Amino acid sequence: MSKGPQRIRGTQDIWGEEADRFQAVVAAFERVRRLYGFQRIEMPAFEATAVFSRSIGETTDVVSKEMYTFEDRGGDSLTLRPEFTAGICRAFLSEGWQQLAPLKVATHGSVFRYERPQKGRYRQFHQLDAEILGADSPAADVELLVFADQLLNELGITDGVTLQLNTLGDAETRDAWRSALVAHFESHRDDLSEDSLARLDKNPLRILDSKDPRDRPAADSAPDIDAYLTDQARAFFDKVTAGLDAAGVAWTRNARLVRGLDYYRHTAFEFVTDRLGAQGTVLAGGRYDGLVEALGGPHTPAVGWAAGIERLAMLAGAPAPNTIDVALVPMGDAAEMAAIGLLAQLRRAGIAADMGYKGNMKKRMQRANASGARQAIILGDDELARGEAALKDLESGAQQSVPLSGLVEAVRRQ
RNA sequence: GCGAUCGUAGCUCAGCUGGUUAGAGCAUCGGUUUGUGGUACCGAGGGUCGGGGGUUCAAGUCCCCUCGAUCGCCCCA
Repeated sequence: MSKGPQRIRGTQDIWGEEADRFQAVVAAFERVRRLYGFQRIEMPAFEATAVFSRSIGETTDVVSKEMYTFEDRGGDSLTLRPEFTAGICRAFLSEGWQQLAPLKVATHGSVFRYERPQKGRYRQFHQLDAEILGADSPAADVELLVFADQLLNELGITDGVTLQLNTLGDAETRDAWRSALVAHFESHRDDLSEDSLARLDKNPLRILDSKDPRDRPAADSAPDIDAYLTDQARAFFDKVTAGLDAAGVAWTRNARLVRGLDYYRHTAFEFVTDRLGAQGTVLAGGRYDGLVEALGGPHTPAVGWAAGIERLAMLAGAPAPNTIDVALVPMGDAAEMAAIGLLAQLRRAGIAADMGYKGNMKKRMQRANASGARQAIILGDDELARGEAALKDLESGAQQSVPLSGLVEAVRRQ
């Protein structure tokens, strides 16, 4: 623990059962993503700093104090991605994906945020991400939400998880509502916490979901967005909720749910669990119709979500441990060489097989047992001379002689 | 960035109000069994008690600093 170089704060070495859980989450995502027709894309881990600062919002905490920004040797300002969405919109423009709209894409990998680490919160962490670009239909929002719901279901973590849904309206709605909120909170200035006084300047919507009890009276009496929704914005939200009902996805309206990043419009949602303490948000996203434009592109409506792999992995049950089918136990140099050939044959036939690099028979049998293999193939000079091997069932202890030529078949039959 | 708790072997932990060479279980390695594992028994390795400084005759134990983890806030997936 104290010897040698230390792991950097907020990073993690993932191995053993934890790695299996992590991999199981990614595998489920890849499986479900195909069912919904989302294309797999790979994105760079860093972008020009402006890609994030212009889209996420200069005043957000993510941009103003959480980004890993550095100057490269050519003097350009680069930033390790703190999320996927901005980079995907950049790619949408650089790669000419306008041609392909509406485009459904999915990716996963590391993202970086300079935050104080906690359980389920790291400086280098991993996200799943799904986006639909160039679609203004509420059906796109619905498809993404049904996708998310199925993913959580297949991971077996819907227990205690609820989908909270809200609308932030279109640009017109959001501006009007925002002004009303600012006016309301200005008149309650004296009742607000210090944190919320700061939010009043930077991000007044954020006061609505404040946890500080001092803020609750003013937040609870604040005007709902519903009164400010334009007919269009209201119709849009109604179609989203109707679509969820049609697909059989449970949701609850949370009129106090807002998003931290500036680019969100219309649909905003979070799948929240009560099992992860303060890190309760497990998958979240919404519609960001203004983002591509903010990057200098044409008006491009889009929706998406991201989910923290570490948080999903903590909630998901442990997957079945990785085991092999058969272990080889050779005795003597000649047998070992023959076993190397046999090992390759078994693996080429799709059978998970393993053989230790050294050890006497007892050691090798212990290893075979510990590996979880159901069978062992024992190969010594006697067997080799007869063109046979001993096939042992490690559970029952039963052992039989099998001709080498029929060994692959015999193993497969068990 | 703010507040709080914690930090003893690979893992889980014990170590009373400071007192001789820091312990246990599990795991690892070796042996009882030179071609047969899972059980049992015997044995071994592994710790600068997170790191640094201080108080004291004496510090794993008390004080300060530092690093890290955890919980809450902030923020967010």
